[in-house]
Amino acid sequence: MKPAPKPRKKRAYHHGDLAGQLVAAAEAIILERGVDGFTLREAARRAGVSPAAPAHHFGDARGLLSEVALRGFRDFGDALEAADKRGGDDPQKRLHEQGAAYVKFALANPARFQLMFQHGKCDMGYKDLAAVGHRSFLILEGAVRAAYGLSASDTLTDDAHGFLLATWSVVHGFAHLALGGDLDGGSGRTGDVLTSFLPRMLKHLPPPNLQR
Amino acid sequence: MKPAPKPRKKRAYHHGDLAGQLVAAAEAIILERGVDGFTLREAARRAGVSPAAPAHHFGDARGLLSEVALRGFRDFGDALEAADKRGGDDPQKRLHEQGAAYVKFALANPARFQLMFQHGKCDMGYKDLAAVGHRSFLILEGAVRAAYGLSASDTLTDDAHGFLLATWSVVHGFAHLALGGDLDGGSGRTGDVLTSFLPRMLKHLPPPNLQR
DNA sequence: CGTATTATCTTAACAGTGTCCAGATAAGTT
DNA sequence: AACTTATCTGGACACTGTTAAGATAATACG
Repeated sequence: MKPAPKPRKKRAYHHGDLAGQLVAAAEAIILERGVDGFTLREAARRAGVSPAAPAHHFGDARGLLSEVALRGFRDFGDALEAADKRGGDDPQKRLHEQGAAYVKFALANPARFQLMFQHGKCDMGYKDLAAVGHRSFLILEGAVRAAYGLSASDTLTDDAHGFLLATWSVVHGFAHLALGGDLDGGSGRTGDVLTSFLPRMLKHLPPPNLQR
Repeated sequence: MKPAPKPRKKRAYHHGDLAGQLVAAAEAIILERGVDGFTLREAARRAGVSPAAPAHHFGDARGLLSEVALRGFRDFGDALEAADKRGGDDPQKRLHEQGAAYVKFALANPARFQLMFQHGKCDMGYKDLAAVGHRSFLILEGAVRAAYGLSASDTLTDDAHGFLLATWSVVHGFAHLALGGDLDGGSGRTGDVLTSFLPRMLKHLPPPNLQR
């Protein structure tokens, strides 16, 4: 998009690294005040610039949030990939590790996670946001393929696809409910979500129907 | 709070039924522009009153949205209850019907569903919003108890609790992902979410571990 | 019936927001 | 040194939620 005559260092103009500091400020704000509590002016304020300055780097308020989401998806994908490797060559273990990592990421990065999966706040057309988001999905799909003995080029069977959907849904739903605080209030139970509820739930991950 | 000398008809003052029309307007707005696109002034505009008028009925913008969420949870609970009854005395069928109804409600009422489960937009202390929301959970819990042969007074076993969490998570996660449009883009597949993906996913509802 | 009270709504205002515009400034390029 | 481009400021506009003070209409009460 930008002409960018030569790909030199993109920083150290007037401010130093405004883009970077704006992203950091935005992440801090959504963590403190929630995704809805974010304002572009506050981010500019924290970076020590005028309200119009961010426009030159991210164009829009949605642009800045999209950048935050993009970085979030990068870390998210990395976490899933690490968990997948941790599972070795046991497909069930790979899925289990990924599921745990999925939820743990959400609880460790509540604001970013909500931003990433709360559509309307960020623009999926921003840079390669869609692609980076898709990457996370592919990691999960890889483990499902392994569970069903399918190669990367095989088309998913309907059953494998249903299993993929269910597995994704259960970890995503659990993460979403945990972040909303719906889990504690739901049953009369008390207990830490991560150490108590999560392993208990993971025992009920949907099983693949391998008999066919 | 209000003295309310006699519980007569509460409507037909100046406007007729402002409270009702404001709720209707709010529901229309979040449907058209998303939950974040809602503004109190726009709701007032559609109801034909000044921006300050809603304050007397709902106090706050969050108050109006809370009322919308409240009504949403009522309908949601009704839908789950009807599905539960449709399952007869077969616990598995009750769960299956509830799961389908859960997702169908979300897809049929996208804006309301997002509002209901997107915390921060509405105040859980509003009227009996928390209680009405809790009711939906209890309906699901009832079917789980039946699946495990537990009476209403029995405490849930850890396994039953895990199963409850997983079942709730999978339908909730599926609904959330479907609303975000993440499902179609996810795999390379095309197909209607409701008629194709949903039944396929429901075959992989987590199974209760009844051997014990 | 007439008056007082209460509920309802309006007008006006304030602080805060996103975004655009015309400039100013500094860095890089030629 | 002159020019171009990237970066940022200051000011402005339309919009937002919320509040305060006042107007109006429905009800309650004598």
